[in-house]
Amino acid sequence: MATDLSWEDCDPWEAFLPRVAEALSAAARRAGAEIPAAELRGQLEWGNSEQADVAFPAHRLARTVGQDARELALRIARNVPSTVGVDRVESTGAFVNVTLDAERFIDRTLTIIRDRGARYGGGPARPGVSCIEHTSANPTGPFHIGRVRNAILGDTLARAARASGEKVVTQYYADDLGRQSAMITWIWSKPIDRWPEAIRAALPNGAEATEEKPDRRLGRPYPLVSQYVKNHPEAAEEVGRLVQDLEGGRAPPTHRQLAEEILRGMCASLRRLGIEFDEFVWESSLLADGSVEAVVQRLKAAPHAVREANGAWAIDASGYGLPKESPRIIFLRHDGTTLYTTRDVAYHLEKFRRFDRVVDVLGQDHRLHARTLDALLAEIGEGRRPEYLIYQDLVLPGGGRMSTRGGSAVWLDDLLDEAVKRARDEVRRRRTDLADDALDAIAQAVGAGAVRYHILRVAPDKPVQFRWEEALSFEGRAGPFLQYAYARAASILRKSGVARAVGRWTASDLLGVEERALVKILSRLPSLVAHAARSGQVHSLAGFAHDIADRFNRFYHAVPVLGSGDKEASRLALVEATYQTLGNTLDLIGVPRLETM
RNA sequence: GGGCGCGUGGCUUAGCUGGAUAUAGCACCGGGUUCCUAACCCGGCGGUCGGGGGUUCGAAUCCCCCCGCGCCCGCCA
Repeated sequence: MATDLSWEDCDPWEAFLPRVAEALSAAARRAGAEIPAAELRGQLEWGNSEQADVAFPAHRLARTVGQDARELALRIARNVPSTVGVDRVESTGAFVNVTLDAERFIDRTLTIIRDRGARYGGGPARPGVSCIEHTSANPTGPFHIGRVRNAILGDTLARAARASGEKVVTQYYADDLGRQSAMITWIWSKPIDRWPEAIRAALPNGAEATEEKPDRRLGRPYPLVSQYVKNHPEAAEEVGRLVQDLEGGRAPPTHRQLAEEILRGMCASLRRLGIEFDEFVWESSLLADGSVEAVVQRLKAAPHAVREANGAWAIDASGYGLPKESPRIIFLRHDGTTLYTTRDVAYHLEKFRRFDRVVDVLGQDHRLHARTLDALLAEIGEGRRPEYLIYQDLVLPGGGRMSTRGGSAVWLDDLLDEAVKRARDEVRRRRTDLADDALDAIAQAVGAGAVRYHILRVAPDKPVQFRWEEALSFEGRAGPFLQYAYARAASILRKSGVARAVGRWTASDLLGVEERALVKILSRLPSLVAHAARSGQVHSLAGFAHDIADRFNRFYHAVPVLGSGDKEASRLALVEATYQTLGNTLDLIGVPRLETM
C-alpha cells in the first residue's frame, strides 16, 4: 500500500475545491471583500441543481464587509480569474454559482475510481488505532431486534472508519458478572427435573435439548428465572451468593462456559448480518488482573471522594452537571464489591492505553451512564473521554420498546428467517433458471440486506419504527433495490464480454445530463465516508447508496450502453465505475453484493 | 418533578457548522417491457417542517416558552 497517498489522490473534489476557493477569494479581494481561501472553502456548498456544481452564498461575507450581498456576488462572479477546472462563474441573487469543467471533472472522477478500485471512498491511511465497542449485550439469551440496532450502527461505523483510513479494532464487552449471568448459571447448574415447576414450564414439552442454537436453548428459562427469583427469597439468596462468588473470582467452572456458549449463538445470529468482532473483553478479566482494584484506589484518593455512613464509597459529583437527585456516584458498595460503572472506568483506562480513538455505541438509556463515566474519569485525573454514539430504541408500532418478558420481542433469527423465506419466494418467481443452492444464496443476501438496510437507514437519534412489512420490503428505499441496481450493472459488464477494471473512456462522450448526474454522485463517496466515520452518522451512507442506485437506474433507462456505437466504450467505463462505487458502498453498509438476482 | 433526546405531506424518512423552489420511499392516480434484469423507470396528487414568541438580510436548522412521545434520575447492568 502506498503510504504517500494524499487526499487529492482519493477524492475527485480535492482537485477542484481548493482552486475554486482560491479563485473566489481573489475575486472577493478585487471586489473589496477580504476572505482567506481556506475560510471561504468552508462556506462552499454543493450546487443544489443543474445551475451549479459548487455555490458560494455571499451573504455572510457581504455582512462582514458591509456590502450589499447581491452586489457582492455579482462583483465576485465578474472578477473571477480564469481558473483551470472551472468552466464558468455566474451570480444568481446573492449566490455565486460555479460550474466546473465537466470533462475534467469526469476524467478526474473516473480516473480516481479506476485507480483506487476497491479502496475508492477511503482516504490516506492515518496513524493510530481506533477502538469501536458495540453491541455488548449480556450473554443471557438470543438477540431480539431491539438490540440489533447497536450492532448494525457499530459495525457500519467500524467499516466506515476502516475505509476512511483508520486502523480499527471492534470490541464486544461481555458481562459475565452480576445478577443476569448469575441467574443463568444458577438455573443450569441444577438438573432440569429439579427446576422449579414455574420455570420448567418455559421449556417446550421436553424439547429442551433439541434446539440447536445455544443462545436460544440456554437463554429460554432466563425471563422466568428473573421472575421467579423476585418472588422467592431463598432463590434470590442463592443467586446473591453466586454474584458474590463471581466477583470474588470463585465462579463455578460452568459459569464461563455457559456465557461463552450463549455468546457463540448470539454471534452466529449477527454473522448473518455480516457482523463480526475482533475482540471480546470479559468483564471478569478486569477484576482478575487487578485493574478494577487500581481504579478503586484512585477513586478513593480522588478530590471529591466521600465515605458513606455504612461504609460505601462515592464521588460527590455535584460539580459535574448530573441530575441533582443523584449527586453521588457510588463506586464501592458497603460490602466492598464494585459496580458496573466502576468496572467500566477500568475498561476505559485499558482502552485509552491501547487506542488513540475510543468510541462507545450506546442506547439512549445509557446516556446518564456515559456522563457518570465521564465524571469518574475526570475525578481520577484522566484527560481523555470516549466518543459516544448514542441511538434511540427501536419501537413497536403500538409504541413502546421491545421486551422479552412482555412477549413483544421479535428474535433476530426469526426476522431473518422470514426475510429469507420471502426473498426466496420472490427470486423463485422471477428466476426459473436457477439451481436451488444459487437461489438460496441470493435469498440469504436479499433477506439479510433488507433487514440491515431497514434498520440502518434512520438517523441514530431518531427511533426506528419496526414494522414487519417495512422491514421486509424489497422495493424503493430498501436493501434489495440497491442490490438490484448493482446486479444490473454487473449484468451489463458480463454481457460486454470484457473483463477489466474501469476501461478507457472519452470524457466528451459522457456529457449528457444523466451521465453527468451519475458521475457527480459517484464523486461524492470519499467525502461522505470521511464524514460518516468522523461523526458516526452512518445512516447517511444508506441514503447515499440509494442515491447511486437511483441515479444509475435513471441512466440505465435513458441511455443505452451495449451496442451504442462509438460511445459504448465510454458508457461501459461509466457502468464499471458505478459498479465499483456502488459495490464499495454496499460493503460499507454491510448489504451483500449480488452479481445476479 | 428534574435532566437528556425526538416531533418534517395519510404512513416512514433526508436535510452537514442558519442560505436559493424542503429530500426520498410507501400508499393513491395515470403512463411505460419488439431494447443491456419491470425488485425498474416517467408523470401526477399530497407539507402553515408539533404550537407560539425571538435573533437574523434569511430559520426545518440557533434561543426562550408551551404541547406530545421516549429514555434516565439504583449501593442494577
